[in-house]
This record gives sequence, C-alpha cells and structure tokens, in this order.
Amino acid sequence: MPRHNHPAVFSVPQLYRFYRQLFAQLGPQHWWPGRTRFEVIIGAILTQNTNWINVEKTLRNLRRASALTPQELARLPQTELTRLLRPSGYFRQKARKLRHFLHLLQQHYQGLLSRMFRAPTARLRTELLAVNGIGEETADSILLYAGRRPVFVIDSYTRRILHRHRLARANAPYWQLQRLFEANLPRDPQLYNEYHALLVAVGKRYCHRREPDCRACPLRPELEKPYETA
DNA sequence: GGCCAGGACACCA
DNA sequence: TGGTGTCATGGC
Repeated sequence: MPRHNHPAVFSVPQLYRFYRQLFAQLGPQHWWPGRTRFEVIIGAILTQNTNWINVEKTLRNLRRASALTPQELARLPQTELTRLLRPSGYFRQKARKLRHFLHLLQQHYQGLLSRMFRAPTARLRTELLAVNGIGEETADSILLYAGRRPVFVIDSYTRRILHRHRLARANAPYWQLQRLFEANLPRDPQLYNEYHALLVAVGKRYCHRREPDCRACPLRPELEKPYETA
C-alpha cells in the first residue's frame, strides 16, 4: 500500500456496540437543543469552541430581540447583532459568520430554509463549506440536526474518544473519522443524531483533555489496554 | 486566576 | 500539508 494511503483508523466491528452501551447507560440526549431549524443553525455557529450554556444566553438575547428567523435576523443592525452575541464569545467573528450564512440563504434559496433543505446533501454541504466561518463540523451539524441528513458529525470530543480508545490517530483527517462511522453503521440520521450527542455527553463527563476519568467511562469494558493520552 | 468550552481561518514555512 | 496565532465570554 502506498505510504500516503495508510489508514489512520482500524477496522471497527464494535462501533455499534459502543452506541448501544452508551445509550443504555446515558439514555436519549434529545439533540439538537433548539426550537426551530433556524435556531439549530444559529446554535451550530455560535457553539464553535464555546460552552453551550453561553450559547443559550445568546439565543435568549436573540429571542427577546425577535431575531430568530432569517428575515428578522437580517434586519438587525450589525452593531446590535454584535451586542446580542456577546455572551457566546468571539462575537465580532460570529456576527460576520451569521451574516455570511444569511447571504448564502438569500442568494441561493430566496431566504427560505424550506428551499435550502430541498437541495441534495452533497451540493448543500459544498455550499455551506464555501461560507466563511462554516467548517466541516458546523456544516455537518446543520445537515444532520437541521436537515436530518445521514451525515455523521465529528467534533473534538469524538476525536478525543476515538483516539483514547485506540480507534484513530490523534491527527486523523476529518473525513476519515467520518467515514469510520458512516461505513460501520446503518445509514440512519436518527442513529447519527443520538450517537454524536452521546459521544459529547461521554466526552464532557469522562474524557477531559487533561485528566480523563477512564475508570468511570461507560466504554471502559470495551478497552483492551490502558489508555495512551499522548 | 488558570483552564476549558459541541471551531474556523489566516498566515507561515 | 502541517503547525501556530487569533478570536472572547463565562463557568468552574
């Protein structure tokens, strides 16, 4: 096999077992927390490298300002938008990102989410990735949680958990980790939804950056060897 | 008072 | 291609 083609992940027959174990222990996570598809999209952008608690504060701000539809948000002056976004951090950047998304929606879909989510998944993903401020994780979160498309989301918790369970290299590319899940699971948006949410829940509780609480981790019985965190 | 949080991007070699 | 700095608030 050519050097550049070495797999960064191993074959994973136990991937679905992981899921059942997590679900049995933690139960349904009811993701994505958001009342409408637009809220899900906004939340996906606002939660970038940011605690969800802070995002909720911002969503409350936007709700009070009646700015939780594309049309209403577009009418908000930039200075006002920036002010409302403060609690979730990076507020100047995120104000621009939201504007960029609204621009895509307006230019390609007449400002209508109903039209946007009629587009084929691959095309919509490409368009979302072309928006400055929307990367792979955010695009896939939008596709899965707002669009209910069978696209597995890879976030930092998922990456960390896979690495600590020796299922992937620490620096494996996004698409490889995504393929790992998509190739080993039924192509079911609801399953992808719950699985990713469960991985985040496990990550938050047991798989911290510095001191992973591995003995309490629900996935522990699956482990063959002690962790290597390097 | 430091660390972390459901990233993305520009810039550099 | 891969590494590094930047963006920023709030909770623990």
